[in-house]
Amino acid sequence: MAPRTPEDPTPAEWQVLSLVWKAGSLPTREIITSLQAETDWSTSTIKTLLRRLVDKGHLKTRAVGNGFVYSAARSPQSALRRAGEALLDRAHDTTVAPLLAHLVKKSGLGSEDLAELRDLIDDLSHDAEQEEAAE
Amino acid sequence: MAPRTPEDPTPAEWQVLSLVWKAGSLPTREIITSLQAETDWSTSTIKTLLRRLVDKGHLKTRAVGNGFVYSAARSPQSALRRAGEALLDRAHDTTVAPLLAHLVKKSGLGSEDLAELRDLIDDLSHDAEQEEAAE
DNA sequence: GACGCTCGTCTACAGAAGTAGACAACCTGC
DNA sequence: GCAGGTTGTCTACTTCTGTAGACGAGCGTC
Repeated sequence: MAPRTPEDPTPAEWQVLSLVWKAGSLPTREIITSLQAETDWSTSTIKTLLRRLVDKGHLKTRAVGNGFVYSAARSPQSALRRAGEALLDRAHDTTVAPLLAHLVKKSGLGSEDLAELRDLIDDLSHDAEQEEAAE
Repeated sequence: MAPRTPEDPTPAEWQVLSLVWKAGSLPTREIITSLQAETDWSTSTIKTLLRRLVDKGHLKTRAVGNGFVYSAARSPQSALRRAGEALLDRAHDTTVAPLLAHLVKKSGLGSEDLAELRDLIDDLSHDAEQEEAAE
């Protein structure tokens, strides 16, 4: 059970965070414009979320002109993994497999990524068979 | 982008919910005992969480004796999918693949489930290749 | 039929998250 | 150098979550 740290982004923060991740780095203005296209948050709200994300160490800023450019303070991977593990914790034996299947389907991975995933599964299958045989 | 409904369980609620899911159905007392083994919530707290889950439509009750037996009001799948899709939304092209790989690894699936997942991936690969060739 | 349990409901409150206004600092063009 | 716009900071309020006590209704038991 992954321990819940106070630094985990909240849902609203996630939305901001993933926008910045996807773009790599973005000035405040563009973050606000993009988010206002998909939410009805005010400018102030978005600025607050950005500040909180910086406080929590998810984003860092670089001063440019009279404003900031935001970018990830650390790799998205660890935050995503934590969130993913929380999700797995919530599922259980009979729901994990369909859940993963659903995610893989929805993920829209390209054939190259799919191939890698299959390789991984082959490895795991091998291990799993051995373990199951040993029981 | 999955719309955020007010009915999504909160983290604390998830913990209760998944316990009930895993067991199928449970009387209040057992829920309390189990949860108190893994958290330090008071009886009252757990009762509140249960009530909120019923209010939100995740759990339903059946009166037995002077108490309730709780069970899922709807299939766990849909809630899990929603949560999973929210997770995917947060990742992006370069992070989706490693995230899924991580989840598959962590999932501890048995060889049978893994085989099914591989079949699915084969199908998807096939489609993906066709699409990529068509571009 | 009174006593003590057990259980559900009601109420409460602190802290977190969501939301946003006010305002001062800073550029920038004239 | 000043007016107007842009940006960041501070403050604040509301709602949601986490957490839990108080209490009354039902039930078993002596």
